[in-house]
Amino acid sequence: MDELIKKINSIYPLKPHSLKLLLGEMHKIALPKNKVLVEAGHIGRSAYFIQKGIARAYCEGRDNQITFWFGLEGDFVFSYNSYINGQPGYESIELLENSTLYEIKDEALQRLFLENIDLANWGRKLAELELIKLEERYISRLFKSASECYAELLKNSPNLIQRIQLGYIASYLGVTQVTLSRIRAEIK
Amino acid sequence: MDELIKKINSIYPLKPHSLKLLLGEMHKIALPKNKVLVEAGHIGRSAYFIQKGIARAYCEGRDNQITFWFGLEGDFVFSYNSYINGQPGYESIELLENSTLYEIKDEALQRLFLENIDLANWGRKLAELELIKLEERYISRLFKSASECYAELLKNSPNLIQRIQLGYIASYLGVTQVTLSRIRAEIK
DNA sequence: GCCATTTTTTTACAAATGTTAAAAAATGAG
DNA sequence: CTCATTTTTTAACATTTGTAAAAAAATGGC
Repeated sequence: MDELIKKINSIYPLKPHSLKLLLGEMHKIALPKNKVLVEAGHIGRSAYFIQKGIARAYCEGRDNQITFWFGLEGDFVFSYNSYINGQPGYESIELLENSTLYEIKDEALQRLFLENIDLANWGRKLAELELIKLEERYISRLFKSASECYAELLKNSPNLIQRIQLGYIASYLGVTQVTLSRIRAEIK
Repeated sequence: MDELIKKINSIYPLKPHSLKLLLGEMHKIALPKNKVLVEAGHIGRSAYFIQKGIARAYCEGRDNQITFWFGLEGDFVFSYNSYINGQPGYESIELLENSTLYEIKDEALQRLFLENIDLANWGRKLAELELIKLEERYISRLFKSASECYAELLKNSPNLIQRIQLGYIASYLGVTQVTLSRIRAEIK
């Protein structure tokens, strides 16, 4: 609970009353490895906060899956397309470990945004911060080779590489698993 | 002015009073080709709406520039990093044509967000929609070859390719200009 | 601990992209 | 229109990455 509150306030500091409103809608749940939180083609009706565990978001290609996001402890999870447009998303999100999450129904969240200006600005800040993170990742990929991206990942999120199988990481980096193996062989 | 109002309301429909507050802070300006709206390393103090013209956002590499965004008529322009964190951004934004813009001071925008819940939700929606657009672009790049991305650009924004020099488009697609030339030669 | 299954690495060859340099085409100022 | 400059295309070769298949290593259930 403490981690959740700290995270919420780090996005945008909330007045105690607003924080209470938000926390009142968040419920702790435990879900097993491989559980699909959001399924492509369906509307995601909840957002989540990861207290313990890992999630990955991916899209189905013709003959492959492409992972484009990992969520770790302290991250929020939502199907952007569902969350934002209320439409079926193109991505699926699944848990890669047995996990503990806080869930909030999308409906409740949207209602809070319309009722409380403090929370509306919190929601704005949340989207803005996600936007920056994604933009940095996007630009980073334009500048750097797969090899440099891997080195960076190894430096910034070493536990991510230990906890997630390399096939997923390869597609996250935009290369095949064979190429990632070659990169790893070079570094050693 | 009409385009601006239409665009604003398409993001999130505002009450007349809120719309008036927002428009009251936006001022029409004409700026020449090559004008730098935002300079890397500086804090961007304004956001813009493009009524007529083109802008591009880019980062400086060691020995090259990488363009990662184009703005056309109807787009909003801001240095995310400045806009969101109030810190110097890593990107520059410049005009590629003589342009007509509406400018709003960042300071005014932030004040409106804190005062008016309608506008706070508008700002939230704006960030969310930008987030989705970027995510779609990000995923698209993971799935598609440079050749497919170019074909898509040609289909969705043909005037963009006519108005912008190919070197910028090549870096936007994440390839060298030589590769883009090869792609274009194949398609013909 | 053992075996079946999954994941990762390695290999050989094919395809795509980068690099450098030069030629061709387009643009813009006078 | 002409000339200098910029932009785009083409060429030859080097490097990187992909593909397919097999080997090696790791994992998980019993």
